[in-house]
Amino acid sequence: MPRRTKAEAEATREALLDAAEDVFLEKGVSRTSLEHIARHAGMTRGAVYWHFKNKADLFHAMLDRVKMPLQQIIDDITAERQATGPLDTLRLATLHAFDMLERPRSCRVHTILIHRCEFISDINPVELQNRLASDCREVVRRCFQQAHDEGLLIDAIAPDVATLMLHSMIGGLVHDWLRAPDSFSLRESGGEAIDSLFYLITRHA
Amino acid sequence: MPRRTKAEAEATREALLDAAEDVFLEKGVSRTSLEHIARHAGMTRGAVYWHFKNKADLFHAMLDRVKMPLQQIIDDITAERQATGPLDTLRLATLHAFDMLERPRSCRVHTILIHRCEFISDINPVELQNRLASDCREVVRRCFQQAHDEGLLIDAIAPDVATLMLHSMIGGLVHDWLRAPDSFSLRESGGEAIDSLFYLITRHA
DNA sequence: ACACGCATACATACATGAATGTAAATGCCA
DNA sequence: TGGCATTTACATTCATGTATGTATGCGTGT
Repeated sequence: MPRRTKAEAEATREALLDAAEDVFLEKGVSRTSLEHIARHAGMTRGAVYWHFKNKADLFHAMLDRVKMPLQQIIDDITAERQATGPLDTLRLATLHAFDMLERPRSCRVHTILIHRCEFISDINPVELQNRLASDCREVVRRCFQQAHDEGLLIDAIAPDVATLMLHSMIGGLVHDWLRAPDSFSLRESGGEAIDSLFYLITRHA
Repeated sequence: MPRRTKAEAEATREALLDAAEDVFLEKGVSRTSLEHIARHAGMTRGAVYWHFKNKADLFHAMLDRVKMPLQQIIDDITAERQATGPLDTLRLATLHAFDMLERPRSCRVHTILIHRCEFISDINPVELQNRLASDCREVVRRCFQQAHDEGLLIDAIAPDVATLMLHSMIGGLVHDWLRAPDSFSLRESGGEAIDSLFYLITRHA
């Protein structure tokens, strides 16, 4: 069954990535061979090696399908003018990110990144997580700095401390939830914790 | 060279576990073979298979050396009467746990558990993490419930929400710190965030 | 419009290396 | 001297990368 049309080739590539998500999630990255992935997609290893250089290349291609740009979310919410200020923008952005995380593919891939892989040759999940984390932290820091400059934060909490508090709370919620996604709703329960934190650190008239 | 005295045999066992910590931390669990561990300890695989059933058995033995019983910490602090009440007890217990986590062996092993292994045959880090997490959460929940009963929590925060907030913040701090232990001090910076949270949710006269 | 040729999209086969578990061999302490 | 701690040797399994086979879609020339 050789050469298909270009569209069909792209479809098999996607199918291979879909299969990778399934098998990685079930067996862990290091335990799954490219043979497993290929068979799960109804293909052979030849197809995998055609579309991807090796396992690491396939892994990164899988990650690329769920990139979520946080600054973009912030900008969107700012543009939509739903929020009452930088603190509310940050709060809504967090909830929106939770929403996105609960989408099946995003949930699967992040679970794989955080709980189903350890670093091999060219896959370094800790480094990848660090990059995601510091990206997130910088966005949060900028928002809190702005909020502080506008006098929206209570005096007892410096913007850096607020940053650490929110960032660690987000990280903890996401980790907890990804370990057991069915035990609670990230958006509901997590959102409640986030809302409470913002309530506590916001200056009220 | 064969048979040593009983004490020497025990020493080799510990040396093997020490070696396991080093190599697991450096290369990840699935990438390290029992041969690597044995050689790093100046032994051969035979020694490993004598003291441990297989890799999973060795892994769990490694974990057993750093068990920290949270309820025990709570009880100790309560007995020492340093704290002003359940909230302060919980706060001090958290800081004490941070202290223990910063000890080299504890840091190494927890890093391995969280960032250096994915599940293989009989090693299920996610399940192990879940057990640690729910253990921690229950301890926190009991403390907050007691604090609430004694009217120490502010009205805006229900004990369950406080539990989720503190627990996720602890989890997030620990994860962040374990990913990059040299970037900040868990006890210092993390402690500041924890202190701030307790300040915010405590009812003040 | 049609045949030709090449690049494409896979499948198959093979060589290599590495890790595991176990069985047998070996020396030392008690 | 016998059982304990450890090494050595061996058989098996399994994943990887590469090399090769192969049929087909697609552009090109006339």
